Amino acid sequence: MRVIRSKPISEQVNTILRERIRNTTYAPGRRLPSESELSGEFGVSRATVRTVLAKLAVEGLILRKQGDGTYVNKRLDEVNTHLGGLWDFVRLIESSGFTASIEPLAIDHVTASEEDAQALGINPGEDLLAISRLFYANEKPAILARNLLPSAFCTAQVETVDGRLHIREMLKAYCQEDIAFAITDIQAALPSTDVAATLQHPVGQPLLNLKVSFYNANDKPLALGSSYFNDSILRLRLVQAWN
Amino acid sequence: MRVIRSKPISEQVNTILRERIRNTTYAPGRRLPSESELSGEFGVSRATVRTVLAKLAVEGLILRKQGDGTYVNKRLDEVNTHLGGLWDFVRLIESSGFTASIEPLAIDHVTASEEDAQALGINPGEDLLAISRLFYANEKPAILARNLLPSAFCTAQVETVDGRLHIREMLKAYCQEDIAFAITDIQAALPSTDVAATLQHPVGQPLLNLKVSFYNANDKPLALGSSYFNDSILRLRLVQAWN
DNA sequence: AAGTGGTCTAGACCACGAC
DNA sequence: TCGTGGTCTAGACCACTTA
Repeated sequence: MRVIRSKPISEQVNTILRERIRNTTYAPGRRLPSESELSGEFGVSRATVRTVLAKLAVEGLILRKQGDGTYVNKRLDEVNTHLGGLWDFVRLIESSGFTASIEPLAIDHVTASEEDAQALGINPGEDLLAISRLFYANEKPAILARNLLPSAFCTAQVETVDGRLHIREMLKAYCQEDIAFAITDIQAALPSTDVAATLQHPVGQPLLNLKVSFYNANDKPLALGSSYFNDSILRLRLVQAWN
Repeated sequence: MRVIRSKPISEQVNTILRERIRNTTYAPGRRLPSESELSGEFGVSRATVRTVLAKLAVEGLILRKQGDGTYVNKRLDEVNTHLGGLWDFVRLIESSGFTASIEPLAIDHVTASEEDAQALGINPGEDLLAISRLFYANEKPAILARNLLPSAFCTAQVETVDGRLHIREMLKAYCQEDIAFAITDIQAALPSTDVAATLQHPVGQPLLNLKVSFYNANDKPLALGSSYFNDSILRLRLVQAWN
């Protein structure tokens, strides 16, 4: 028998407040209850409420005004993500008002190029798992993503890989690794004919290309990613807040 | 006579720790003193130390490991920015290892287009201040930036505008406005001949284009920005951390 | 077992904005 | 003046890693 540890209080409060903002219990532009009121309602200390509100604030969900109060950001509908959500393509597509679906294209074994090996801290020629997938927004191809991870990290067989999983979940499930941070290179690129065809995008029109490296808490590279955004369908609009 | 208010303790601690990481007092990969040791050294509570460390952690400067310790990220040299620093082009250029300089190109009055007016919440035809500048990395043109702000917001004369100021400082100094959050649209674009010429970039090669709207805490649009990155010189490489 | 970071509390005082 | 959020403290206990 296993006791289900209750999640941290702050996480529960976080979830509740997010939900209230999402479902307009706290409507855009409205003022939230004060910190004292919230701490009273949830029966937690004010400090706990504050750590939660701080998180919502950096994501731009709420705006805090000293001496006045806390307000829901009116412009959330204009945005699809904040930086923390950059790699959750499904949520990004849905936040843009579309229905998201994932088509796993291929899960292959490839040998590491000089460049990949360098980035992953392994030797050239080592075996990599290459996971390609296409994300649709309302049935239209929106994002083409390819992840590379060293097969040596995986403890599970390729056949069992669920091509719809988020890369974070894959690394967790198949490699027992947690992503601690990521470094992203954002570029403009003219698509190859392959990429253009897959995204149903004119060859001469540039695309947004995100190249990312994922690392664990020991600075060990876990995986690489390269994604192309069809920005005739999907814009990358992110919100950022200060203080 | 004016009393100089001492800055918040946490800000001072923040500055000190950043400096120690920057000058490798805490070298990449090294373990930092524990929270208790730091709180002892600075004579502050552990909670205060923790709020500072949390900020450094979200920027990816340090990695925290429960039950173990806090470590300096080894890969800081690969990065030029994190999300909070996205619009400080000077720092971005310097973090990339170049010497930065700013050339103010023009400060004009223009009339708001339908689109600009919409974005700024004003009427089409109203007067805007258009500030164009070119950021150099080692004498090479790297970023072309143009900001638009309604003249009506400004209390100072155009002639007195310092074209080298950060947009945040401009809004503060000339409009008494603070930026609370920003919404950014990241796109790939083929440069116009003008833009290409200014950045000494081939016309057929795509550029990264960042379109940003700045807002105050009342959701009022303060200014617009549009920047083109010459990514043959300057890459946009950002770090992002979770937890 | 010892030491680390993670969570949480109950309180204090300050800075600021609205009334 | 009052209520808000901003800063800070001193302490408790938990979860986790390492030895």
